[in-house]
Amino acid sequence: MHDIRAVRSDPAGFDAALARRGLPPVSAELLAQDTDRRAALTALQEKQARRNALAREVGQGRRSGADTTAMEAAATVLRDETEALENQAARLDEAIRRVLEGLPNVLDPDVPDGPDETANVVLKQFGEPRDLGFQPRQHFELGEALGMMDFAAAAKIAGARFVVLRGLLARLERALGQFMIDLHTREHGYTEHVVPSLVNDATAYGTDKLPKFADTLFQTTDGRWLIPTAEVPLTALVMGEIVPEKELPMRVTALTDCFRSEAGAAGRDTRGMLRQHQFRKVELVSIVHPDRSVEEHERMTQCAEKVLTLLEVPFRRVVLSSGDTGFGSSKTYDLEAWLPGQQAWREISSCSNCRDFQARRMNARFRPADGKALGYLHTLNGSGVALGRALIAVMENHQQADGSILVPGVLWPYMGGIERIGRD
RNA sequence: GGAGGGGUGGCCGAGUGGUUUAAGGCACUGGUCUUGAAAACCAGCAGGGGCGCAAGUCCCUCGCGGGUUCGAAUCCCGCCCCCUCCGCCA
Repeated sequence: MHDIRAVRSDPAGFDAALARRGLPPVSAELLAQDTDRRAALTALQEKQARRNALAREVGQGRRSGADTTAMEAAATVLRDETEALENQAARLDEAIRRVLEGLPNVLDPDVPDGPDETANVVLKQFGEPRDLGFQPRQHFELGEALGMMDFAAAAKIAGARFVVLRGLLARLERALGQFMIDLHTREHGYTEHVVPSLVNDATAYGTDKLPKFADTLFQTTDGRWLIPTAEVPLTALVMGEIVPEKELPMRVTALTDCFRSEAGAAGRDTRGMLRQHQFRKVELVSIVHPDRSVEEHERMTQCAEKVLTLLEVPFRRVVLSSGDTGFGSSKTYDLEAWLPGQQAWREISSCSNCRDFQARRMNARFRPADGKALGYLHTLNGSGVALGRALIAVMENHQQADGSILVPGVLWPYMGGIERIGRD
């Protein structure tokens, strides 16, 4: 959500920022409405002041026994006029808000311009895809051959885009989650949380999922929303709060189920468990002082990278182009893991700096230590990382010629010492 | 789900139609005093917005939204949340 004052102080710059997102200019129209709104407000407040004064006089008059009939009649007229101006101001306010809340975040200067994901820029590669010495198989081939990954059962129970994991693959997914949570809490300073998987409108709005992306979410019959990521409840922890500066940065994490309707992804990644309606994910959220979000973005991304490094999965860091950067983000790094079965780099983590975009929507502020005016917090979120996709990456990168999978050493403690997943 | 009670500033708490511009206290900040500290005393201390170069001034907000009234923290209606008891339940 943008501040109308940002439009007022630099209309050309505001429109230029929109142009990077491929959007038409809006500042002229917004400023006209803003001028009208403020004129209405000024007129309204003048009438309110007179109404208040008159009401006070009536009160004094009544107590002293004077006849207040004429004053009361005047006050009634004033009240009706006030009401009309109130409606006018509210209408204009609403119109401006509707436009502003539909506009995406301003992009960081570092973000490369381009129409879509083809313009993303690979910044760094970690590890090399290994020559396995045989024809690598895709995760679902491996999983189904092991009898531990069952899409037919999931389809029967729930429908397409779900999976049933069984036995050691189920345990491997659980191990991945435990490992990641432990890593981020013990070594990266994040505090573990258990949070609601259903959230209300205000929470979904504050994290910029509503009103624009309602069709990508599942809604419950009582009007709540299933979270598409723990970013939503974790970030909303500061909704409406004024956080003392000394409590910053706040670093919070949670392992949750995530639910996505995947509307608009029909036909994409239909095989396997790459794109599901439900998956689990360890999410990292940082709430920081506005001066600190750029460095926190780097730090958070490194926390996610550490996971893949320890899992011995080759990956690369990509900065998303202007056309691929999400609505609420000013800059996003994706981590793409190498999938030998697909012979492709696929997104496994996404770390975004939302700056004050979400904080404005949810009115999340901090109180500066020096006693100066309140400011909006900066919020960042990143996957640290998605369990389903991590499972895929581990399976495909550590597969053996006989279809078994070697468990990365870092997971052995979480697997009860099991080092290899095979049919036997 | 049913019955009852409640929601006032960072916290406690007064306030059932008009000097309440929300009393008082605690906490916090600054000052006086003191060798220093404590105590005492003095002062400050919510958020948002309009107008204004500024000083300042006015408006809105007592969980949220409507309504009654010249005037609402206070009365009425709806909703949300918390507490107690009952019912159901992992």
